[in-house]
Amino acid sequence: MKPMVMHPWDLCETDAIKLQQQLASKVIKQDQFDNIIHVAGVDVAYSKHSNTLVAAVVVMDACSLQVIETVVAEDIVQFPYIPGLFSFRELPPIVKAFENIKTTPDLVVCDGQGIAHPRRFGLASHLGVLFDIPTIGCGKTKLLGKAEEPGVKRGDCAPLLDNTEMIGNVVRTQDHIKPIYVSIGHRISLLTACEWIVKLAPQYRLPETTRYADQLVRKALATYIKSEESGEWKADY
DNA sequence: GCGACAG
DNA sequence: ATCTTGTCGC
Repeated sequence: MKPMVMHPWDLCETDAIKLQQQLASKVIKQDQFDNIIHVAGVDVAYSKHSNTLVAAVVVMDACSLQVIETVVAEDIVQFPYIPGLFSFRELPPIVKAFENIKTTPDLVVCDGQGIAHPRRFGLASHLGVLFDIPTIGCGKTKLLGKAEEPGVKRGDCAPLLDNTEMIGNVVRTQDHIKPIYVSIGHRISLLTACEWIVKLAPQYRLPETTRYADQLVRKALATYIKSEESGEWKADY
């Protein structure tokens, strides 16, 4: 699939912030989709030795959760890690991977915040707007906001507040396990986003830190191998 | 001023 | 992220 919106990535910090402010107005915070048949998980791993980022996208059937397709892409690191500008570091390889997807997902779970962000434009929202696809922001720690501790049962949640504005939910995906920070990415409501996360989480026996997308990516990387000749990632089967 | 700060 | 100390909260 191809991005609906294109913009340069080699921006200075100031321009990157300006771009976020412009694109943030495009984020749709309500459910805008038909049947969700295919769900995708996406995450990025950092290769210290080669100074590259490896992105993996796993597309699966939303009902059976059977993996339908996995795509992996690698890119040289070209943006430092700056809180609030995370997407400029991790999206390039993710976009590259999405361009090679054959099965367009109806919903994408991202390892990173959505609108729970200083300018309401975290990685999940950024990805959602670029491809105009429903996305959910999903982080193991918060970037912004305050919240009470949610109940100890799976599905319990507490509002994440930036002053008086609700920007997400702290969601318990497993009994007594550390909760995760869920926020709107694009074209989905917070309520629906949390329902999907709670529904999907148990299927992957999330680790205590609960990185949903990360689980999917580890699965993807396990079946992929980097070709010595082409330098591209290919399925190991 | 000091601390906090997705991965 | 990754590494690592200490055991705790404003």
